[in-house]
Amino acid sequence: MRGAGEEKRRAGIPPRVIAWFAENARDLPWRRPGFSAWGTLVSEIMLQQTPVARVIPRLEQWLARWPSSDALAADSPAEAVRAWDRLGYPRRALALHAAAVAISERHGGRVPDDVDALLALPGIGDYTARAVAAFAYGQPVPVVDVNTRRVLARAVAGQGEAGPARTRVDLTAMQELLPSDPAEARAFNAGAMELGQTVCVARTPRCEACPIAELCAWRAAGYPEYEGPSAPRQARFEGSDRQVRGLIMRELRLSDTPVPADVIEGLWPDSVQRERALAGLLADGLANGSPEAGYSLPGSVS
DNA sequence: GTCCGGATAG
DNA sequence: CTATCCGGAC
Repeated sequence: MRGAGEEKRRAGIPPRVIAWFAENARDLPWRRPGFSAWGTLVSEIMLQQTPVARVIPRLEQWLARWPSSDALAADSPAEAVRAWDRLGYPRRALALHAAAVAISERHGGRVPDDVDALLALPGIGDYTARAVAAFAYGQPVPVVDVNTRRVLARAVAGQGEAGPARTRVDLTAMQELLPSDPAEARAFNAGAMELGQTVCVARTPRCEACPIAELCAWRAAGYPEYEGPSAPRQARFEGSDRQVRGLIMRELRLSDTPVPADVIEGLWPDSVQRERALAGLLADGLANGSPEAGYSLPGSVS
């Protein structure tokens, strides 16, 4: 059972985060007034597994070339993957192109404002669907990324880490704090993420700069060591299949004609790992071809 | 070397 | 629920 003091403490969190965000929000492209829903969708997909600083230049190039979903849908998946360049996880580029096609075909070229319609698009999951609904359309739906999860784990649950993601639990926790007013809900969604990115960071949180330090359950408990299950650790990149995939993709992006099999062979000495990576790219639809014909990006003209 | 970041297939 | 999927900054 929750005490009255506990309720009061929790109720203080959103207004303080909102006030802090009003003063401390970074000036980012997707926060510009009039930024399009399409731009929001593109930026959120780019931000899925890529830090802000690396996204910004690529986003601006992307939107200059494809200012609408119709524009992207009219171009080839190969060009989308090429323009993605080295942002990483190129399946996102393929999914974004497929989402643009779906938006054109099913939604008349307008990015949908409904969470379920957004979730039905390729490459859009729980985070991105709610981020677009909240930030592009002002809907008061909870948006939870890894930073928000850490803020809630500390301030509300009194734990030092968030542990493995539990989507339903996380969304419920955010929903319970979310103001009903759409403008406040938007600011709290964005502010909680920003707080987690810039102040309530994983390793060395700057509690002296935190607007909710006096309300934080973790701080009140004396910063207890986290006991629960940890989020899984990312495997090494060097020598990984991901590195080999990246090398092959780089070769395909740079070539206007099919890349011969012997060129692929020269990219990585371990044939078992190389073939596994290539098979994975073919299965993902990021590459087309055969040992005889060579390999190309999907939907290439050549 | 370590850190950062959500979607999806099985 | 778990494994897979990138690459640049520090």
